[in-house]
Amino acid sequence: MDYKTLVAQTLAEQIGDVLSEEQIYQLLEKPKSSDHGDIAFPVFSLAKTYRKAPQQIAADLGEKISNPAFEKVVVVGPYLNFFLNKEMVSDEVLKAILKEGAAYGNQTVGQGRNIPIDLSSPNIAKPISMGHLRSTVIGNAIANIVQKIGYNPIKINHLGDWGTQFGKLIVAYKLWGDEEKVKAEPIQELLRLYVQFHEVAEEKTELEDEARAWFKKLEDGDTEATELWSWFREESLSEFNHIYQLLGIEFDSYNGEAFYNDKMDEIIEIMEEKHLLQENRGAEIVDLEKYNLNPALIRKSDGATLYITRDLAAALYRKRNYDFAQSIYVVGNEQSNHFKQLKAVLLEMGFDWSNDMVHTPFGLITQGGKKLSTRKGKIVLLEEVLNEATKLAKEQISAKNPDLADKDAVAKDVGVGAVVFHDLKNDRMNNFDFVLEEVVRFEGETGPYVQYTHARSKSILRKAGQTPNHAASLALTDPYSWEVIKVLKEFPETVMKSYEKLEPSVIAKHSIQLAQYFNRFYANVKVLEDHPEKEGRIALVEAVSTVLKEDLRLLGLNAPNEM
RNA sequence: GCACCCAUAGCUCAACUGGAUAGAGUACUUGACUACGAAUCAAGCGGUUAGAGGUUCGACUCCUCUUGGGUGCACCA
Repeated sequence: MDYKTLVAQTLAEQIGDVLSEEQIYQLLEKPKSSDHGDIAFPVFSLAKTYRKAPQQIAADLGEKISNPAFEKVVVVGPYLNFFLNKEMVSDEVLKAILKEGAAYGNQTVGQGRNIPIDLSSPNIAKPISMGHLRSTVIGNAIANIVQKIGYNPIKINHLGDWGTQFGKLIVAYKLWGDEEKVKAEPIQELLRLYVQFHEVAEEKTELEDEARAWFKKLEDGDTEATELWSWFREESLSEFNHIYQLLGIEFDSYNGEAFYNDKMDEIIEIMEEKHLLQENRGAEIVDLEKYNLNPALIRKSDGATLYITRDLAAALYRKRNYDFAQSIYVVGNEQSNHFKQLKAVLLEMGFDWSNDMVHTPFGLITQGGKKLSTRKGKIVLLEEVLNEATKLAKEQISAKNPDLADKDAVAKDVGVGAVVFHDLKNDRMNNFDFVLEEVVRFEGETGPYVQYTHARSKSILRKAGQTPNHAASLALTDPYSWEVIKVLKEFPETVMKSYEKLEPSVIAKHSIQLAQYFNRFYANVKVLEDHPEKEGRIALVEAVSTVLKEDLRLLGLNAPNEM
């Protein structure tokens, strides 16, 4: 039962002549303080019609309303505060969660339609940095959320395995490279070559031209170039998989930029048919003046293609292959112009599904306030961060729970969980400065805090030695339970909200709030002692453990039973 | 110069999309383990929501301007 609807209905019986039920529903709000009840109706919008003071209107209205679902209705100034019937609501919410289990909050609005999600997308021959972590974990969480409401997510790792950078790498490798070194430590060595290239190219600018020439050879199928390319790619991928394993993330496709190499001719043909291409300084562009955007550079003066050309081919391929309801790109905010151009060009080409493409941007990770740059070798390696976090988690376990079985697995769940949760708990647009001690924190509003709370709930359930009786009354009346019940009840709408905003932090905030209220309950209510509401209390613990675990799962974190 | 993002407690962030006394965490001070797990809980401290106007019953939220920070701006991705 949706109590907000019930309140709207009840109010509509009284003031339906002025406001429709839907309008009333929109005005209803959740009070900031629970002293003000569970659902509030501010009456200001009635003041003009009734030509009375809001306070008076609220007072008159308050007298006329009564319903067994409301414990009481209290008038405070211009507000009508509804207090829900705790017994009724708690019994209902707990039974629903016990019955549905992890499926609690599932929706069917997606109707099984496809949503490809472009995420992670690291560049071959470069290490995965903290910057890629954002795209990876945000994209993964969005995939889980989208799935929860009934869509079919398709996680695409759009590898950066093509482009002028390979020309640079080939030039650098031929000048200074060593096969043995690359085999021993592929990413480190390739990165060293890449950085060295940029250092030397500062002086010897002709290297840039050489790099462009080599990329052109690669695009034209030159044997030597292709062999080096595929070797670099292979070595890099096996190292990436290491990290994805740590994060517990799998992809449905690794079709990167190279995959679209033979699919760009069609794009250019369509643009020629529509007379979209213009020549400018030897290059071919699409003018986007009417969108108030810079022109899109489709083909360079040497005939080689660019990023956007491949993205156009990829967009079309995804539409044909997946017939998507939406196509989501989890890519940094600094590329927002690129996606505006991409969508504009597709519109110009006559593809109205361009409007279903969504760029989901996120803020920048800096260090010491400065942007991290691969070219200058200034990066924070994700694997090192994850390993460090796991090490610290293990120390914590050894100190607090030395008898725990399977310490290494739990340390990984908790350490990696801390890093992932830290990345997801705030609005994705926020920038953050990387400080290791901040990222691997275990106390306060952190992943480990939520995991710990979950482990505590499991511990009670083990000691209770009984599963809640679904038939019994699960009514609870104390204020500590009530706060927990309300957050449990909000879970389905929280999932919807996080989808509408494509914002995993909404889920993260829910998990923190649930953990906080549960810990307060824990400190004040003894679940296992004899009490008329014991059955309901055990049910509440079970429901909390179910929903916390589901919150964490959506974010991509494991919830160990002990830690 | 043009475009986009951002500005809230010392620090990191919330605020139901225009509503009540702007809330959490952290740091600091203090209290609670013979107790269902102290990675916890409780209390205290901490605010001219960057600044100035405007819109209205009502603004952290919407509009304009100013200041300060970030990111882009065609042959990288």
